[in-house]
Amino acid sequence: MINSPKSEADLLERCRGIAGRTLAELASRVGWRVPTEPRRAKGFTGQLLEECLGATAGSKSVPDFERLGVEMKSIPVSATGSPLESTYVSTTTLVDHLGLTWDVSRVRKKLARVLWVPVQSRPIPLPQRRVGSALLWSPSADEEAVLRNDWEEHMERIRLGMVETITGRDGDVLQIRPKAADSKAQTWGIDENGHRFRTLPRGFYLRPTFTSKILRQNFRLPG
Amino acid sequence: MINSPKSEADLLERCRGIAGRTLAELASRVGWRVPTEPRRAKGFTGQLLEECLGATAGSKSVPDFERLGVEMKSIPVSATGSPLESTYVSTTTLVDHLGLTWDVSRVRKKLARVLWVPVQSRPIPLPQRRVGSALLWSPSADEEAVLRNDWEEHMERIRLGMVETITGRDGDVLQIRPKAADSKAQTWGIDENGHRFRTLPRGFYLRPTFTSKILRQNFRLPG
DNA sequence: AGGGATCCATGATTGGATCCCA
DNA sequence: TGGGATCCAATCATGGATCCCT
Repeated sequence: MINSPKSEADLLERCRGIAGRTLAELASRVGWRVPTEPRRAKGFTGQLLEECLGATAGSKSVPDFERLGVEMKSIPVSATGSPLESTYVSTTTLVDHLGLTWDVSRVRKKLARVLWVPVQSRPIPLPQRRVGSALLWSPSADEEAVLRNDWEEHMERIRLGMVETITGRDGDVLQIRPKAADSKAQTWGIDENGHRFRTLPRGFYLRPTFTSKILRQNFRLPG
Repeated sequence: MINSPKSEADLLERCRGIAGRTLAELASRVGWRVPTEPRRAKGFTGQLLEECLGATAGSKSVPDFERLGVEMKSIPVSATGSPLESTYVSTTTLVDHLGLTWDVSRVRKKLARVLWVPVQSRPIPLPQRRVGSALLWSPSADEEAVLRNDWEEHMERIRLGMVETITGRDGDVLQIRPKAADSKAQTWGIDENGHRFRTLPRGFYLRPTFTSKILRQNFRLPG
């Protein structure tokens, strides 16, 4: 385990140290093996980057770089730098939303300060994928406004007991989608009559169009 | 043949007279039959609307409403009002571009004043498609800037003899695509050495993202 | 050929399902 | 269960091909 970065400048310096490297090279540095089956490799890239950069959180509900208040997000990109997948933000609270506002929400906290690390993805085989240039980002006023609007609309529907009516098509930039081992997983929700019932766990995700804008506005990529 | 409108107000009044009507109803008014095979019906809607509104141009290179300087464009929309197809603007000049600038271009002239008439499209059968609310539009400064930029980039490539390298992917809002009976049709172009050669006729088209913005900014539709 | 456009196969997108680790 | 995410079948978007009329 590598020690954690002392400052944002330290963190960015470490990012420059992994930029351009393949995942095989990075795994070798920390003595990890690279999974061979793609389906079994979900999450591997993010966890490898955390290890390489000295992230602290593990599966705790605190920022990856706790001292710095920085969340790290690896982001799979195409050959031209476009995000290929949505970005998971956090699980969605389906019960106990009393007093839960945007200002104190986990989504806002997680996105307050993010280290975006682009990594090549399909069709390049996992070991040969290269890490790109990292970006430290906080949402602009406009970006936070649209995030907040989506979050509030989603949470309003959940408060009304309508969580089951929410699909991945809802939300301009912030989606709610299943976040579970499979479609039979169950957690507790609140129905229209205020009664507890079993439902599929959900998570908040950022659409690729949103993360694409973040990357492009900061790197001036083509397209 | 109906007489031509005397003013923009007259034209818009006639549009209100066809809004909400089906193509079967309008065809009946002017004594036309409605084609049954969709592949054989390309252009039918536009020509029917011209007839109903008293357009004058036929296949001449002048505005549909010549006296008013107004071009009519029917635009096929989905159930939610989104354009389903790109919009043809004009054929592309592949030879004799001396002195051809944006200011005197056919694209600029055609788009200077446009009557957009949304009409329902797939999956509704042709006779049952309904005409929507028409919109008289001129490009904003921003819209003209992006149109001009696309047009100039396309024409520069054509001047360099590179017309064959242009694909439908080029241009932010204004595309160049084939405009011909089939892929074997031929017209004259100029190659990299300034020599005439046979090539596929092309046309300028507006992307659905562009026309969608026009419709939405004026009707405040959902989505 | 120019004006009126849409067709539709195929590539791009994506939302529901799924997978690993602690 | 929460954090790290990607997989991939089904849907959407679109660009090259095509069709009618004068």
